[in-house]
Amino acid sequence: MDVYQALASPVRREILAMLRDGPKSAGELADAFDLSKPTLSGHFAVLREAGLVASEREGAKVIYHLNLSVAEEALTGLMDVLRIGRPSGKPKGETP
Amino acid sequence: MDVYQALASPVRREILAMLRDGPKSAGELADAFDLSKPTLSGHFAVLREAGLVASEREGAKVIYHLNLSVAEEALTGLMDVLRIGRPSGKPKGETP
DNA sequence: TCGGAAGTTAGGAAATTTCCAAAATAAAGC
DNA sequence: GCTTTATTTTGGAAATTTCCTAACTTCCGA
Repeated sequence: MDVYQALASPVRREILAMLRDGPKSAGELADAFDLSKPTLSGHFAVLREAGLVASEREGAKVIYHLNLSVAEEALTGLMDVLRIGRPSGKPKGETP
Repeated sequence: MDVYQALASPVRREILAMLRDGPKSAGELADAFDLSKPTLSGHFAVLREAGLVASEREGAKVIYHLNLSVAEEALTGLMDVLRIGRPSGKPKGETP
């Protein structure tokens, strides 16, 4: 699943929004939704495949955290498509 | 179809990219893809429903053009989710 | 070592998306 | 009016997405 597809689901965008404030465990994230844990686990997998989040095992828990650089790249790609301003950050091989 | 879902398809993103350079007719756009015209017409409908493009009849042709303000709003929404910089433009009820 | 807590995997149903060919609509020109 | 050009609508097949329950794995503490 590519990054734009990953961003298309409201549930996954909400997960990302929750991770803005710092890493959270799978269960902590899952509790915020009215969906089963396997369903959420699936959404985590999509975000991980897209590179938008990374996970680490910490004891019995699995901690997810945002991967800002990939997220920023996706946004930059969309901005290029629409030719509107870039997010603050390094430009990428373009003559300004 | 919502705006993020509309942006999830590579075909539709390419259509938007083509429209950056100015309005184009349905046929002109369709010719750029290796897909049938009805398929492209479907993609146009999705983009129109999402508000990302608008269309006007001009004689026998239908001209599509980008709706930058809606596109910008979508981008801003994603930036809020990820808490990274905004595209240049008016802020939206936020204390800077 | 056994039991519980935290997550993921497996299997499958329902809904949505993506695409096409055929038919229908719209406008222009003869 | 009839034909041609431009585009959309219809109907349907194949693929993908979203969600669930049940079963499994992993880790920790008693």
